[in-house]
Amino acid sequence: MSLDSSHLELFFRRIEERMALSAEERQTLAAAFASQVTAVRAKTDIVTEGSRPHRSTLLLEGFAVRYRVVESGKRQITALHVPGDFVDLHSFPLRMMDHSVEALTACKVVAAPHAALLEIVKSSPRLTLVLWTLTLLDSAIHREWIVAMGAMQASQHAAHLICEVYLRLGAVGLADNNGFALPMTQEEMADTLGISAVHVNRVLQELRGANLIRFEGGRVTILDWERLVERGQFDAKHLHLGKVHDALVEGWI
Amino acid sequence: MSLDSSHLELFFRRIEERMALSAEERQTLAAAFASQVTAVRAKTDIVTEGSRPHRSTLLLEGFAVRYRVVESGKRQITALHVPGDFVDLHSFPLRMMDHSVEALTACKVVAAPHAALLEIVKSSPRLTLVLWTLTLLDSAIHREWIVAMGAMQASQHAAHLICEVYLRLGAVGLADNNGFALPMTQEEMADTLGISAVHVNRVLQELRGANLIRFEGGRVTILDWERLVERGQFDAKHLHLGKVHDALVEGWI
DNA sequence: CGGCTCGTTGACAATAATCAAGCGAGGTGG
DNA sequence: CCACCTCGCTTGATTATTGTCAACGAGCCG
Repeated sequence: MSLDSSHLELFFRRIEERMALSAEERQTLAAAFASQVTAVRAKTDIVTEGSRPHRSTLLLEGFAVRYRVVESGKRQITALHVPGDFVDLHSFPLRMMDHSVEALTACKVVAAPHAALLEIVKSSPRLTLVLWTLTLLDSAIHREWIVAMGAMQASQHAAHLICEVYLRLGAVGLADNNGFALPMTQEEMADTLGISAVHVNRVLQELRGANLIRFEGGRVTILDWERLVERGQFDAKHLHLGKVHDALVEGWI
Repeated sequence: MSLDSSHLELFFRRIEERMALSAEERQTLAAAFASQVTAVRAKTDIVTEGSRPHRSTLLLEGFAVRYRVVESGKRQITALHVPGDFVDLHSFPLRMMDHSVEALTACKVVAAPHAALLEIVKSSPRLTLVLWTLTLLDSAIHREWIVAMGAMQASQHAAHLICEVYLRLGAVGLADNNGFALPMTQEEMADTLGISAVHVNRVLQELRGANLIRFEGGRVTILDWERLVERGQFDAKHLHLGKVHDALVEGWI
């Protein structure tokens, strides 16, 4: 399939949730992508640990995770990606992948050659800051996961994760008032939360029993957002949503 | 105290561990910093959650941590910073701090006004990539911490942390063959590892009992690096040390 | 000296992991 | 069409890891 502008709509929405883009800037960004949209089958790697990609991958459809497998065989998911996310933009400055990225579901992706990104860095300070910011948003979520893993118990952590994904999907228009699609098995959620699959099951039952959420058929239904936020001690600050903090429209660039 | 070039030596060393800098580039970077070196007392905040700093802080001397406190009163340290590190460079593109940074020990810092960093982004693609990379190295360490927290047990996690800090300090010349200064209480280490202080004590005894390390008087002595690495399942890949992967000297920019 | 922080230890409790088994839906081949 | 298989979810029993509480000692400093 070949790329048309509608494919990048979620990507632009994700950026413009925070920072305004001119028509010309949208055009410049769009031009950085290959014309070819690639389908990726579920449960296959998009990028592999140790590789040195010469392009970065934008997720157009589907869900992907970054992960690493440790000696014991346990796998830890370090990031969850939704449509509109660059799954490995950091490989542009960093060069080497220190982890793998896998398609959780069937995905559609499009590549941005690093050479094209480099042209953006050379020619547009504003877009450079936009791209840099995208990687820093991932970083902020990493930190929040560390907090959730280290200072919260499993049921809070699970609630926290659901709050996060709900808002992130909402920001690109992929959530509704009731909930959102989360095509993840309990085992995959276990690898995300850093707990066992059995315990995930119990924790979800706890959240369901408290009438906070329902999670069935790969879909999360939110029953009580207020209390879910409270349970997960969720503070959306780290998602940096909203234009309030938008440097680029505040006139300093 | 006023800044002289020797103050930035560790910073340059940290960069040049990965990417070559021309004399002119060193000069450009140096010019981005304020002339004033600031002393920060131990246990005081350098930057506060929720603030919108107009400058970023380079750590010249001492140790600092990024942290967040959750409702239960527990505090989770999300990053540990050593001399030569920018503790909040991400606040330049991101604007708002979603966590605080505290001086673990007495520190000396110097500020880089965001306006000056912006000039760099406008004028030097190479240095822009250098700065971007610095934030991505933090990000890579975040991911590694997530893996250690979620997929490893406490004693492995502790071993992993010690390996990491040893190599990071070594990269800027602040470690020796025997070990390094780690001016951290067991309680602070507990907040870092996401476990209780009592358990930190037991875990350290375990590592000491296995003759892997000694940790006393704010100093870690490494007794058996090989086995420590094995215990912590430590893979230095994520630190991206060494010039092998240096885009900037491989001629593509 | 007295008060403080930090490290240490033991007893006990809570949280989560592991092991094992069963169930139901969906897919596949005979 | 049905038997059978696999996968994901669920449950109970047991164990392991880690947390909490409480107390004490060493060292430091006013």
